[in-house]
Amino acid sequence: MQIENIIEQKNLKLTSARRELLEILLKENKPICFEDIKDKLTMNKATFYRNILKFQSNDMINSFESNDKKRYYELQNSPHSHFICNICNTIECLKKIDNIELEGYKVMDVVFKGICKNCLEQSR
Amino acid sequence: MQIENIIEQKNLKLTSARRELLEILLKENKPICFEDIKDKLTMNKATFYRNILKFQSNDMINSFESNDKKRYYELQNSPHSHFICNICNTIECLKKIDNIELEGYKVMDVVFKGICKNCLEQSR
DNA sequence: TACTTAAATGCGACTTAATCGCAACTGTAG
DNA sequence: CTACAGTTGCGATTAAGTCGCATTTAAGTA
Repeated sequence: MQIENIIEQKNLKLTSARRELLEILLKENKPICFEDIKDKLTMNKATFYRNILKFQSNDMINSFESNDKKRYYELQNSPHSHFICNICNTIECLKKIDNIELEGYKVMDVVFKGICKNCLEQSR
Repeated sequence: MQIENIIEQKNLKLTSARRELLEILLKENKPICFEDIKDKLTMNKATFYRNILKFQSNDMINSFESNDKKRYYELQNSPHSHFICNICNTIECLKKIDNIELEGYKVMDVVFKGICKNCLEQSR
C-alpha cells in the first residue's frame, strides 16, 4: 500500500510531515513510541501529536500504553492483538485472534499482559 | 480482607499513607486515576507514586492506561478483565474470563478496546 | 499557470504525570 | 525503649502532550 493511496483514501492532505510519519510507521512495522523516533523526526512534536490524533480518528493507527508507561503507535495494516510481558516488557504482536468476542460488545483491540514465552522458560 | 492483613502478608510497613491509599482503593472498587483522587490524598504525590509502585511490585494492584491517556489503578482482589469504550471512554470491569489462554504464555490481564453495549445500541 | 483558502505547520508557552535526591521522620523487631 | 531500615515530604526536574497564534502549504479552480 502506497502512502499516497492511504492518504487519499482518507481525504487527507499529503504533507511532508505526514509522509515522513507514515514512512516511519510503515518501515518499523511494529509499535513505536515517541521517544523511539523523536530523533528521526524533522517535524515539530506538536505536529507529530496532531497527526497521530488525526490518523487515529481516521482509524489509520491504534495506540496503547506499555509497562514502561510509554504510548506506542502502530499502523492498522492488519488488525492483531498485542502481548506485553510484565517481566521483560517486550511488546509482541500476536496473530489475529478472531475467536475473541464479547457478547454485546464490539471488540476492536485486545492487549494481553502477563509473562511471555521466553520469560516463562527462563523461570523454570 | 482487612488492610492490616493485606500489608502483613506482603511484609510491608503499615504507614498512614499506605492505609489511606488502600482505603481509597478498597472503597472505590473500580479503576481510578491520580486525578480522581488527588484532592482526597493527604500524602505527597511522590509518596502516592512510590506506594503505587510498591504495591504493583507486590502484585497488590494492577494498572493500565485508558483512552483519556490517564493511568488507572485497581486492587487485585478478584482478577478480571476490562473493557474500554472508544466512544464514551467508559471503563467497564468484566467478569473473570477464564477461557482466554494463549498457548505458551501466562496471561495475567486483558484489556479490550472497542465499542460498549450502550454506545452500540445508540448507534442503531 | 496563477489564485484562493481551508487545513497544516512551527514555535513557544503551558500543563501535568511521574521521578529523584536528600533530610527528617516513623514503624517494628529486638 | 532503642536502633535502624524503610518511608515520607519537599522542592526541583524531566518529559509527554496540548494550545494559541502567526505563517505556510496542498490542492482544487479559474
